[in-house]
Amino acid sequence: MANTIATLAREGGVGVETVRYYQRRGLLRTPDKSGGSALSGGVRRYDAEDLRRLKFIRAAQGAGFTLEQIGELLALDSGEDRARARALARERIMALDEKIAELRAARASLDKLARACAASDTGPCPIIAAFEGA
Amino acid sequence: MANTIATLAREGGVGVETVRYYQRRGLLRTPDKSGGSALSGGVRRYDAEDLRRLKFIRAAQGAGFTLEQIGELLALDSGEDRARARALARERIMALDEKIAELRAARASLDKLARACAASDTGPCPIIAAFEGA
DNA sequence: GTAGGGTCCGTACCATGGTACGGAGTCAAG
DNA sequence: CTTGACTCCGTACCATGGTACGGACCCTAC
Repeated sequence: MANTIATLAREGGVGVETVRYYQRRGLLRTPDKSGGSALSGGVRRYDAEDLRRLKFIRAAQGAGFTLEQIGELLALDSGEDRARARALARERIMALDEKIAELRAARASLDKLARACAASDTGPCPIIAAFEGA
Repeated sequence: MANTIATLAREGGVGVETVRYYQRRGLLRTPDKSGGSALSGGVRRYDAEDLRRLKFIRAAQGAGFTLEQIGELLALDSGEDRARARALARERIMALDEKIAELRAARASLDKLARACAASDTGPCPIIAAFEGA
């Protein structure tokens, strides 16, 4: 019984190769092979805990953590170090704020240019011109 | 006279290797070599127009365009196709809006978790727990 | 005329997060 | 007991935007 890698991947919403990639990155364990005759091994089986970890990875990715940071979060998992978890979260929030501000600024200037470009059909295109003078 | 690649790079705020990379990408021209004796060529020299284009690239990058999109913008440069420039700008604005919304959502949920984690020191860490259940 | 620094060019490598390939082994159903 | 699907594993490759290396060449100043 228990799931093979394809089942785990499907239930986690990723491809088989992605699961294997996470294993190489140390984010998921590589369970022992079951079946087979001692020498030639069988197939690796995965359980609910593996799926839980896989979903954890996807959820944390959704919050913008890198795989490396997720590795640290996983190490914290079932751990007591709430202060460290909070620090990682705060760190991530600040990085997000920075990135959001950056994108908003880019959006605003681009929007201004697009409006100017749409408003007049004479002279050089303001969008191009803006980059020229920068 | 005229600048060598190192001068161009410095004035454009990038490294020499980056200029060469942009040339390989077709974003900057590779001027003919001057000096040298016909067979063995000399050194490439860059002018104000090259610097202008380099600065254009950096400015457009700041607005979040990829190098491929910048290539298209450069092709539009000195061109008449304002409609295309506007389309590219609008496209970019929509992509920025999407990304901003995504990051804001991540930020909000992470902030909520961090507050919950800070508010109580008992039970499992809410940050970890949230990813668990996702 | 020679020492040094800069340039040229191909090529390889970096991080990030995967995706693809191919051959051998294994497993389950018919 | 064979066939077809799946697994295992190493390795190579993808995009993106560069960065680094090394030998040969060139150019300038002393």
